[in-house]
Amino acid sequence: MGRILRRDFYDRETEIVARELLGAVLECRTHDGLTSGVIIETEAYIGEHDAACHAAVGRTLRTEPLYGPPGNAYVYFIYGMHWCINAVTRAEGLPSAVLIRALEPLDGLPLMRRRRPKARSDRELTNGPGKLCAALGIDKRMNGLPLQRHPVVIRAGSPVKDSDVEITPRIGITQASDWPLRFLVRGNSFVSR
DNA sequence: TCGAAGATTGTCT
DNA sequence: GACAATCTTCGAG
Repeated sequence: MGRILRRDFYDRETEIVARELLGAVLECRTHDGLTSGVIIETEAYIGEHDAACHAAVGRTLRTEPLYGPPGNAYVYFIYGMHWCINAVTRAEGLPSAVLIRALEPLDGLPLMRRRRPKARSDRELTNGPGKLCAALGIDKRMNGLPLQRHPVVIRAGSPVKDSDVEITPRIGITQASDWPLRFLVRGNSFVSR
């Protein structure tokens, strides 16, 4: 089992963190049990000048975690039914984060299948930001919590080679949608879309 | 107090 | 591929 990534891991350029989070393990422990998966797709959202970043509207109740210390979780509710989890990056005052878009399931598959009855294959368990939160049991309770202790932690995994990293524009957004800030593991079948 | 939009998903054609 | 579901958040009135 890999060691938990410390706060200074997140206190760097957001693109670097998004890149290096590939291959790391997201783990969630609730009263139902433990679930985890390897991070294979991320997106960087960088500061108030990034129109697609939630912080573009400034500091509000919702975006408050983005202004907190790096290494915390930012969990938000979208489209009236889905949760998405981000890892807050950079130093305090620079609101940026990395959205975790897809996982390759590792531990707790039976529990994930129970939480995602709509999934018709294990691939559909965690191949999207809303799906992986449902599979791991992540919701508002985890918003603003540090990622260095349970319920939610991120551990070091097997590093992904540069030649295996693919960079594309972010998807699912309408603002600044042409910036190449999406990072994914080439050839991994668990990526979203 | 009200209205509009949204970092998605699942279903139907 | 198109579109509905569903509700929180925020800014305007």
